[in-house]
Amino acid sequence: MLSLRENISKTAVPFIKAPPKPPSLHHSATASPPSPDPTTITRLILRTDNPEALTRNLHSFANWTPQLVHAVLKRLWNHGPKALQFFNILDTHPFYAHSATAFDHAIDIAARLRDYKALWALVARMRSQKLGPSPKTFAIIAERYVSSGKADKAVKVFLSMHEHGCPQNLNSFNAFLDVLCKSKRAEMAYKIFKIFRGRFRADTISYNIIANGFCLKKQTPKALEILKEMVERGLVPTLTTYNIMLKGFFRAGQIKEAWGFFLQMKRRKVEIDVVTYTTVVHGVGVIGEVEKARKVFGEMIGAGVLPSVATYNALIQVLCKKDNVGNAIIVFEEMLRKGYTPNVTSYNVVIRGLCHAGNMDRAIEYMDKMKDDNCEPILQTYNVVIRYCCDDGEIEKALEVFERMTGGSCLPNLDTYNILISAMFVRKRSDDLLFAGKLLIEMVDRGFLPRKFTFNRVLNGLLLTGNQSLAKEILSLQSRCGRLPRHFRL
DNA sequence: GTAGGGTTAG
Repeated sequence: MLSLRENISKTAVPFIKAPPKPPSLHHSATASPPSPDPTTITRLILRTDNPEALTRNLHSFANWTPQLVHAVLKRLWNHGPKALQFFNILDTHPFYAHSATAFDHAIDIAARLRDYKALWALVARMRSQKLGPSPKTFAIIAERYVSSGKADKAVKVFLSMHEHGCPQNLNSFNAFLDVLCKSKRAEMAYKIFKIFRGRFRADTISYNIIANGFCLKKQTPKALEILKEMVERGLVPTLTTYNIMLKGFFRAGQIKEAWGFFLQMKRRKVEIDVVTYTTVVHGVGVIGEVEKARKVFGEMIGAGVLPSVATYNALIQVLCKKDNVGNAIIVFEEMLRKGYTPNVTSYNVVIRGLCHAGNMDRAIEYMDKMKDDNCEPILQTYNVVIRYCCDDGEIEKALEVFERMTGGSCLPNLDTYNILISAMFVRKRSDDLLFAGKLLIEMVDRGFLPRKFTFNRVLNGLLLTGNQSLAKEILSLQSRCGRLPRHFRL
């Protein structure tokens, strides 16, 4: 009988061990029409290292649909190289042609891998097939440039949209401003806004986006200034405008202002809605005013505004953080009784609460229960549970949860790898460090770039435990990644 | 994917 550790090092790192024989998608002429599900296809792609074999296999399947392609790309989201390989193979399929959405996803993945050459090749190919690029495509590209610190490039790309055959209008202008604001570049967005607001005829939505951008940076006075300017230009604030400011005050810790603003909204007979109430329930709750949060929750029903799942989630989170998980679960159950269907966030909030209370086993129970409500654990779910297991020193339990992910429906991301690699240094066992090394190789293989710190830490660990050969492999990997400190020698 | 509420770390 293998120990769990041996078991894991054989199964959790499929790219290091010899891959198992791929299941075939071929069907004989007499068999019923093939209908492989996305998970089966994803596993096949992950296990087939030979590109020709994979191409043959994927081309032999004739029933591709945009939905199926989308589902597979989604599962391969955290394995960028494989996702692009899959996309390219299908792009040469004799009968199947990609949809615009598939191109957008492929472009997003290429951008995340910072493979800008591939990105622009995809844009050109998309255009040659008359599928775009659309404003949505450019929003994706701009967002990726901004989040990798190339905001100037994002601006250039936006300004050159029309050269790629994509119309520039108020919608795409607003979408672009929103990308900048969501990436905490409110000043830059405002500067560009001032230059082009005449040309694009900026509207209430443009102003709301900029005001929200400053609120995200906790600069509520600046946000109010923007809104004042909006009113002076004859545009009328909407309920969304008020909700943005309300949330902004809470976020900035200006509780008095927030509460005063809320009262004023009620007094002025603004038609406050479920978003307003959810903001207040969450806002007063997270500062520890649990009873006030409950009161507002009750008040909204009296005012004829029904709570949404998000409102319940806000209250549940508040109870987890500032009261206790038991009471949070009572509200969760009440939500069920009232006929609401909890969503992924509901579960994530409860699971996090249980983890925080040290109740790992119940947290994992809730993870299993998600299926009942037609949802599946997502990355955040896995990462929270794995992190808390590691913090509790329950390394084996963390690895068990990790192993579930490798099944194919939700691949680990950068955070997952960082959490696990750190955990491998808790016990300082030789096989733990070996596993850390294998995880490091796997994450690079999947398109994630580890920090220099991570490389050095794993290398030192391997050298101390005498794993020379793996250390050598990682060292050459590190130089290929451009993360090698000068004068570092084995 | 033209705007606002609910997840991750204090």
